[in-house]
Amino acid sequence: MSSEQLASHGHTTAAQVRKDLSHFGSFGKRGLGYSIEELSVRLRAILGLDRVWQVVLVGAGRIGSALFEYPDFKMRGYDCVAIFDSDPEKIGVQWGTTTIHSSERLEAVIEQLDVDLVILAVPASVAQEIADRAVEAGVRGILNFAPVQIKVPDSIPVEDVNLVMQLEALSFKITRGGAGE
Amino acid sequence: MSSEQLASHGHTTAAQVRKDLSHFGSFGKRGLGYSIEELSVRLRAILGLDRVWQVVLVGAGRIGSALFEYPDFKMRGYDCVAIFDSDPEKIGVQWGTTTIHSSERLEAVIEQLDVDLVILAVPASVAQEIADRAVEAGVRGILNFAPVQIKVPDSIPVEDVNLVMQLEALSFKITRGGAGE
DNA sequence: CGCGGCTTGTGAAAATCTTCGCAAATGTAG
DNA sequence: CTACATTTGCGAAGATTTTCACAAGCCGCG
Repeated sequence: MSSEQLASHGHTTAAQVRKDLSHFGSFGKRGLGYSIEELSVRLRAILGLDRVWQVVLVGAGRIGSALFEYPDFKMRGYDCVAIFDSDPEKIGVQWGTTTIHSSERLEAVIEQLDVDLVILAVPASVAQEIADRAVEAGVRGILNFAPVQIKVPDSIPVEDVNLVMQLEALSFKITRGGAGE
Repeated sequence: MSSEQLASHGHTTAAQVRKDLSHFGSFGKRGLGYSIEELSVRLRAILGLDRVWQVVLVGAGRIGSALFEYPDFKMRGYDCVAIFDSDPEKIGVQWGTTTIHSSERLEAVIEQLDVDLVILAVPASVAQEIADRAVEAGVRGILNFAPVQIKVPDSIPVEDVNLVMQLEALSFKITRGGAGE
């Protein structure tokens, strides 16, 4: 497949595809293009997707539940090894084969299972505290659903999921007049 | 509040804040900084957040449910005026004061209520079809949770929510070594 | 093997974004 | 009213990203 074809699938140009890929090495064959199979394998390795990541979910509310059920996670190599919640009603409940633990045990589990990522699906008011404890316990990245800007050391990447902001981005694009992006 | 202070809240610099704001006009007072109150009002107007947006939710599964319950939506001016699902079991069920309709009625409702935005919380396999119908019916923007790249006219903005990709971004940042961003 | 149609990889040019630096405002204190 | 300590708005300089353009490599064919 040529860079031209690849570009048409993403939202970009042939030159951009080639530049981006050349950043990590030389994957194509001149006159032929790129082998999807080889690209897939090499990019997976570069992106760190060629292994299983240990994830814990904090917050067993609606968002947590929706996430946990989302089949793509397991399929893409994200293994949810534990769930935490502070509600005594929920503690001990099983979701599939995973049991909901008390938030108090967060540090212990992160350390014991060498957890990589925390998914924060808790109210804004406790997000920072949980984040601090998770980082302290050695977690290496955070996916944050709470609508607050959490502060962590620079060495710990955080990805924010902010649905209101995405709706607002839509509103702006519409207001500004037409054009998508 | 000075641009310096504003910058420290976001993830940016004083110069950047001033440039960005100057793009839309001249909001500050020299020697004093910016009035939070005035900034808030003026930016809301620019972003199109000073009105209520009519939203419909398509897909009453777990994600749809989590979204619908999310209190911030209503508070931020996004009014979910209808829910659709193709599952006959769900049709007619009430969520709060909103009833779940058959997907067949999508076009009728969009046209009748002059709906602005569609939230697509359906399986990937039907996302494109629903999007096409919504656009045809006159919707003006799409928030897409389905893990596919949907194609719409350039004049219709689409925001994708792709949680797997955000997890993968985290994985990459960790793999690449340390630094957040 | 040599030729011709393709496509990559990559410097160099063009465009865009960010930072710098400072004149012009603004308020305060004396 | 004047001197002074601030802070904006903005042109210009610097940095980064994107696009262009083309030599070099690859394949198939005769």
